[in-house]
Amino acid sequence: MAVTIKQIAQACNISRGTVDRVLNNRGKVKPETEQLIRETANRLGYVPNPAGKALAAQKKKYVIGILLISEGIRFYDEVIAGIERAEQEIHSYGVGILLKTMRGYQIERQLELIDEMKDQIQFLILNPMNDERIANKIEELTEEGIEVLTINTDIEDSKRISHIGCNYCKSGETAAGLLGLVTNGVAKIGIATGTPMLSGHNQRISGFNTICKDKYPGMEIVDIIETNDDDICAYENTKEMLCKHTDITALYIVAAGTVGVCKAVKEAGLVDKITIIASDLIPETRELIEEGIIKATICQQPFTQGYKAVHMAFQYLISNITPTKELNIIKNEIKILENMN
Amino acid sequence: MAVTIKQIAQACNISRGTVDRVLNNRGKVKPETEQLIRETANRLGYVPNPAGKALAAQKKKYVIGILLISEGIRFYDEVIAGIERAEQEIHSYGVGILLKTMRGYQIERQLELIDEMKDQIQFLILNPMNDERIANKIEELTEEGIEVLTINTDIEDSKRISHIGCNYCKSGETAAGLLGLVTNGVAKIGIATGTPMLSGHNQRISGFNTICKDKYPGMEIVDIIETNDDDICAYENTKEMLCKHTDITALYIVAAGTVGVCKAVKEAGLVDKITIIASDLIPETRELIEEGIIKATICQQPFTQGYKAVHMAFQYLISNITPTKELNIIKNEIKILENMN
DNA sequence: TTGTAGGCGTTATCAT
DNA sequence: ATGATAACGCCTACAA
Repeated sequence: MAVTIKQIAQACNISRGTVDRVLNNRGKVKPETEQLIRETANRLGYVPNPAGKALAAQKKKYVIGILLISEGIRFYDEVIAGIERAEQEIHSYGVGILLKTMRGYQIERQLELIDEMKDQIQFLILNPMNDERIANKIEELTEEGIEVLTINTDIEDSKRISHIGCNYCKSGETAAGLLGLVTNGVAKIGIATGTPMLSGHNQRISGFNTICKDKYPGMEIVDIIETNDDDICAYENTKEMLCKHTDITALYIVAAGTVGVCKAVKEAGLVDKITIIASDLIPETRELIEEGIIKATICQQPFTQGYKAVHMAFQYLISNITPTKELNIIKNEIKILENMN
Repeated sequence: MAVTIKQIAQACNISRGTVDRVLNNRGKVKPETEQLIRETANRLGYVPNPAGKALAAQKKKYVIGILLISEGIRFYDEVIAGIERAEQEIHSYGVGILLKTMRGYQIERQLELIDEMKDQIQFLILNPMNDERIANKIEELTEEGIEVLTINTDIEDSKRISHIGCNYCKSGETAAGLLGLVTNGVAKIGIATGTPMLSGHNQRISGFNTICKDKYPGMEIVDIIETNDDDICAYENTKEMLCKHTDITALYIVAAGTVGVCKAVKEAGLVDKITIIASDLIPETRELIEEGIIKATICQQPFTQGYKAVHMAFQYLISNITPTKELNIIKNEIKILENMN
């Protein structure tokens, strides 16, 4: 049987209340008592019992705050689905969710929304912009006892307790590796990225480029355009690129704008001549794969990202299990028509 | 706040004990009282609180039994890793694991092992042989209140509460779809299956064949050999096949024996001429992918199978959440060198 | 600074 | 057949 607070209390000849005060850092304990208690707790190998904790938490509900830059981005639909599924599971343990979303990349807005939720939550799952002010805010929250878990995008040098998301560099490497297999290592490639301002997009291109250089010297990147994650912009720029580089035989779509890119390819009558590899899987991408226009897409398990993030926050709050970084790197999945679902 | 047993008791003007007896089918309740309680429970939307349940369960520990036909099969290492990870998470809720493994496919042995664990467990995760006697045993357990969840292999017409595993047919389809992309739909294919006695192997071939026929008429299956999941046997038979069919340009390895198949290809000096697609990812397969001999492998997330199975059993025991079939079909993953990690 | 006591929701036991 | 009560482990008032 696992060690309980009661047993520690008995072993120290002291009351349960005091043990609780020490173990939960509530202060108001004599230093020597504190030390005694900590020692015996360690010695006996005390691990808090989540069931007991959850039961007691029913009165003062725990709330996990979540802030996503998701509005207008279809990719996040699945992330949110994962969050909702996890919410169902933890609901009956007296742990709730407070989800806020925002549109676009304004630092001020993100700071504002964090402050709005701050005093209602015990944990924050944050899809952060990579900015020092955000990093500072994370530190501030941490000091107030609210741990922060970054999701999808990370700020490496911040005080966040952990990060959950894919390895964008490997995502690009996977795209290139697959394209190498499909084209037998020979291709003139156009890349459609979202924006150079998002490091995830850049990392994908960088990984893609590495594999081209090192493994498939016959694969050459002839042009890179930006879509600004927008289909109209993607369409215009792809069209122009295809005019300028009539030798293109493959396209790598790094971010959103997939529909626009494919529209340009269709109009140019190049569907059969160009191998298209995309990123992520929204319903539109699914259709394009079914039509045979896109051959494959590299996904980052958005549902799992949302589910696991909430699950980890729950574990932290209820079981005092601190997330280990290594387990949270979501694998990049290759999806083709046959294994889409 | 959620509805509790106490509230139902108050609403019915009756004691908590009686409500518990009804809700947990312990008998010894007057029919009319029972009906009253059931009605109000439904009316109020009673959902048992897992934290309370878990806490009360600490006295009489729950045990989840697991029986795998895993000895000598490397694939199951990852399944067991997933089981162990889930075990850690549920350990502190007072739920334990009893894992037994066996080697080879003797029905009698499986029945024997089930009987051995029967009276120590409240739930069974079973990797079953597809036999009527096993199906009968599952029914027997179910009637005694021990629910059974099949893992990796299913017995469709049995009383198991649910199944977790991949869709083997789609696994084969995915292999064919990928091979179609890589070979541009033109290939003479040799298939190395394990044994026609395992339906999973047959389903993979069937799915593979479907895609060849329907989507890539230029892909022709020229021969099928058996490996008996054994590398030596695989080597011999592959060697013979490659002699007999010198026009082979691709191999699909359906089951174990991967190392043997590849050895034969290497010795025949055909590494550069034959595109090999395998199934599952054991360390040896990983090495062969790193060497560039195998181009891709179709995986079925063994870790997730183990983890989820235990998680579902736990949910069932503690939260009364009955697993829904749909959520448990593990997706087939395409792994190439770049996304293996 | 420390101790006590009651309650979170469920289950088991003992008495009625 | 039913009721009352005491656990399970933790937290939080309030009392000392």
